[in-house]
Amino acid sequence: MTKHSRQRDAVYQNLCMRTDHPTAEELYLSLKAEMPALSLATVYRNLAMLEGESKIIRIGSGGTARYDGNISPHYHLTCLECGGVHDIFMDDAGLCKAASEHFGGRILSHTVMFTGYCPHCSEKIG
Amino acid sequence: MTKHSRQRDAVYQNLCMRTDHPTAEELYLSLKAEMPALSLATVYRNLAMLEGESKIIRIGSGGTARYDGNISPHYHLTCLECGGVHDIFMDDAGLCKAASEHFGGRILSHTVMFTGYCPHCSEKIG
DNA sequence: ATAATAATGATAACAATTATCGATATTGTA
DNA sequence: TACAATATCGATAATTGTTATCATTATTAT
Repeated sequence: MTKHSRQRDAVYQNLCMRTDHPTAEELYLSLKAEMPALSLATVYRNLAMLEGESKIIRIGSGGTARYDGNISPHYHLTCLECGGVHDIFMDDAGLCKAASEHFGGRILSHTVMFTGYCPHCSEKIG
Repeated sequence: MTKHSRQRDAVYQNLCMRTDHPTAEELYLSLKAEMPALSLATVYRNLAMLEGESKIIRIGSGGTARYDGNISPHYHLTCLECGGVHDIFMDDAGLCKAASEHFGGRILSHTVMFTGYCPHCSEKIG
């Protein structure tokens, strides 16, 4: 039986409030302000729990994991200049369907990570 | 100046020979048979070097990194049943171009990871 | 052959994440 | 409301994947 917890609510709310795809530690530091007793392990625990319930998404961007409270289908771009992870909202152009046809099997979902420069950095660099 | 090394050749050859997208440790164990003195650190070092030269690809599939000696553009699928990472060769359907239009900025590349069941497991499960 | 130095093997260090455990908070039942 | 059962917590140890260090070895140009 899964019980309610203030900490889990806080993690979920904080994550949903922002669009910067924070790491577990960034979330922890942000929450620590209003919840001084919070433990990093609790953040990890609840992130895993929320991911299990499909309420959030984990972005396995290489080294350290980032999290996203927006579960509507969208893609991400890692900016080579500022290092940030930005959202790209667009149609999947039937990618899963096309892949199924090429590959066989059953394809349930997909994630796309783009690499390049975000609009801001792109302009800055010229 | 970068020198030639038997170990780097062995890593590269072994990786190119297979299609199972091994982890660094899997490569290490495989090579250890013919090269008993090999060190895991050497495998990591050379994988990083080869990736830097764009001769191989690192697949940041969540926790532990996997590597691919096939650098022709293609996608991957993680099978929920067997846990394997399989290749999917298909056209990118102008994904980068579409994303650029939606997002602005400059998009250089992208990676796609599908999740589902490979043909073999899909049939097995029914 | 020799000198210069890149690469190696062994292992320590590191960072991110997970497991452990006694204490605390939440929830269903009385 | 009180109580028992237990999920979750905070603190921290342990684990894991990866990188850094360093003395030794292999490769390359001369």
